Amino acid sequence: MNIDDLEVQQFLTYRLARTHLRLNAQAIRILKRNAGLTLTQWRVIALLAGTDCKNSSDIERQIEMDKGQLSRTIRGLSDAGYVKFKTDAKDHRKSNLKLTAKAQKIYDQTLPLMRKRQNSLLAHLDENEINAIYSALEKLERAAHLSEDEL
Amino acid sequence: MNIDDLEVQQFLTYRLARTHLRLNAQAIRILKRNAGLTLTQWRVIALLAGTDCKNSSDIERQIEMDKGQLSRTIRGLSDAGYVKFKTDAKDHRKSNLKLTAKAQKIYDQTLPLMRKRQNSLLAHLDENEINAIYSALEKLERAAHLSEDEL
DNA sequence: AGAAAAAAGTTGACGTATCAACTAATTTAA
DNA sequence: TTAAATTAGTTGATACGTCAACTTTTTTCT
Repeated sequence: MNIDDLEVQQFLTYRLARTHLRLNAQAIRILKRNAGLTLTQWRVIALLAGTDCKNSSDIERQIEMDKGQLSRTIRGLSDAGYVKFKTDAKDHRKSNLKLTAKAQKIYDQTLPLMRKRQNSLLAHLDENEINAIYSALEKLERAAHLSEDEL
Repeated sequence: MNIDDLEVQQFLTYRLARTHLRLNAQAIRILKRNAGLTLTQWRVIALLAGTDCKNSSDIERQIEMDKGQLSRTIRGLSDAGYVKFKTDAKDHRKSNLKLTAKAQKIYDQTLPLMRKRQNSLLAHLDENEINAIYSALEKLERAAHLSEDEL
C-alpha cells in the first residue's frame, strides 16, 4: 500500500470517520425510537447507572468527555426528569447526581438492546479483525494526541 | 470476548468514536494552522482538485456527504474566495464549481502534509492491523445501514 | 403535450464535539 | 494564614453531521 497512490477517500482517517458517523447515526436512531434519548444522554445515564461515577467530573474522567458538553447534557437530563442534582455537602463545587427511577427503568430496558447491537456488529467481523481493530484504534488514538511536528 | 462483561466504554462503537474524534480534532488543528481551512472545506477542495467532480452532486456521490452540509461548505468556500460558481449551460439546476488559483495553491501545499500524516499514522500499525482495520471498517459501515430489526 | 417523478441545491432544526473564557469553591504552599 | 494554583461546573463560539422540508429545473412516462 503506497499512500501516494491513495485518493483522499481512501485515507484511513476518512474511512474511520465515515464508519463512525454511520454507526453513530444508527445508534441515535435506535435510541430515539426506543428510549427517546440522545446518544450522549444515554451514555451519561449508562455511566451513572453502571459505574461509581457520582458527578460531572467523575464522568469527565471516565470517558474523557468535554465538560462543556457534559454540563449541557446533564442539564437536559435534569430538565427531562432523568437525574436529580444535590450539591455535595463537603465540596460545594460538586453536584452529586442521582438517576431517577424513570432513568433507571429506561436504562435497564435499553442496555440489553445496546449490547445486542454490539454483538451483532462484532458478528460481522472475524476474530483477527476484532483484535486488530481494537489494538489499531488504541494506537491511533495515542497518535491523535501528537502535534503535527511529532507525527 | 463476552459482550455481557463489557462496560459501555469498551463497546467497539465507543472506541471507534473516540479514536475518530481525536483524529478529527488533530486534522482540524493541522489544517487550521497550515491552511486556515476547516476539514470539510479541505475535503471539498481535495475532491475538486483531485477527482473529476464538477459540482455539488458529484461530490455528494463521491463521498456520500450530506447535501445540506455540502451546500453550506461550498458557500463558505465561495465567500472565502476558494471556488467560483457557474451555472451549467445545459442543466440550470447545476452549478459547476471551479477552484481559484488560491485554492489550488493551498491544496498543493497541504496535500503532502496530509499524506505525511496518513503515513505517520499508518506507521504505528503493522501490516495485519492495517488490513484488518480497513476490512473491518468496511464491514461495519455496511452494518451501520441496517435497521434495528435487521441487526 | 402535460402530469408525475426525480434530481440539484438551499434552508432550518437539532445533535455531537472542541476550545476557550469565565465564576466559584477548594487545595497548595510560601 | 493568605496568595496562588487547581478543580468543578457553566457558558459562548464554532465546526461537523443528519434529517426533513422546500424551490426550481429536468426527466420520465402516458
